[in-house]
Amino acid sequence: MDKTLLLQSYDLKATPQRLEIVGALYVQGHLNIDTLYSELKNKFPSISLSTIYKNINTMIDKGFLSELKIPSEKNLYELIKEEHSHVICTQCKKVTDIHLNISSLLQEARNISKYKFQKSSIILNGTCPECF
Amino acid sequence: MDKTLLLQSYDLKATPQRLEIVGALYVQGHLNIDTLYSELKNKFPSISLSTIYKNINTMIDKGFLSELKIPSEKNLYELIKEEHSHVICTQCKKVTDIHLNISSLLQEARNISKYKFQKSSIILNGTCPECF
DNA sequence: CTGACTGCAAACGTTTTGCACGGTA
DNA sequence: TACCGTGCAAAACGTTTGCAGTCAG
Repeated sequence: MDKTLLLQSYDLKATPQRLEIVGALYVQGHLNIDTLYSELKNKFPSISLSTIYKNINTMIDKGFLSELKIPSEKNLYELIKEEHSHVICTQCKKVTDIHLNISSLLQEARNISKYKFQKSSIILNGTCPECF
Repeated sequence: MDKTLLLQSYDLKATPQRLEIVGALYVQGHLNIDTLYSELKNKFPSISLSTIYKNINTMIDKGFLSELKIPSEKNLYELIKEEHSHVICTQCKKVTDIHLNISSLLQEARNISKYKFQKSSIILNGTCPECF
């Protein structure tokens, strides 16, 4: 993935801090502010939390980052790729992407509610194989 | 619904404030803190926000209230009844309950992930018939 | 070279806490 | 009556803002 190109394609300057944010999210999938902050601290000891917040917000505004709100957990941030759902282990709190076919679910919801659906946020809570 | 009995069955004293909180949630479905606060202000002009927070938290701990986190909206609170999903209108922000059959979705998720699922949180975003 | 970005400090809004008083069981 | 719950004020927390200096394009 060309991080510089990604940023520039959204009219954002490819600063070292932003490259690192995008890189961390690309490699690790979902990160909360604190984790992101400590990751970045390693490379830029003088980075400030507000830089991270500002960048996350602009990336969300630009439309290539999304915020994931999880009941009783801190918000996570992830680069937007294809639509997908999330599973969370109740024990170890690990968050994983899962690609579910939700077309029949949406169909059913459309029949019942008469809404026109644009987006869905599906989070499944369970116990992962390692935590059984 | 006997609000006093509900509270007592969870070892909580049936104070007027709590009865009103439960009543408001029972009638209105989902409420955020601010709405709850202004509702209660009518009946108890001297009620404090912290009373509401404390009560909501204890009710969540006791297990008969749940917190609904919606992307870019304030958290909503609802009494726990049968498992259900939520649809939110992108335009008017109205939140409605919907009962979807998610057994095949869970089945699929179980096959893919090997998780044992206990809970699901499904939020569908769309446009409601009135907002077309 | 210039506008966009960073880092600091301060401000802000929301939620939690400590404590004295009051009310439920 | 004993303890739990309330309301107030203050503290804590997460996030945003303003600003001066810096850097990418």
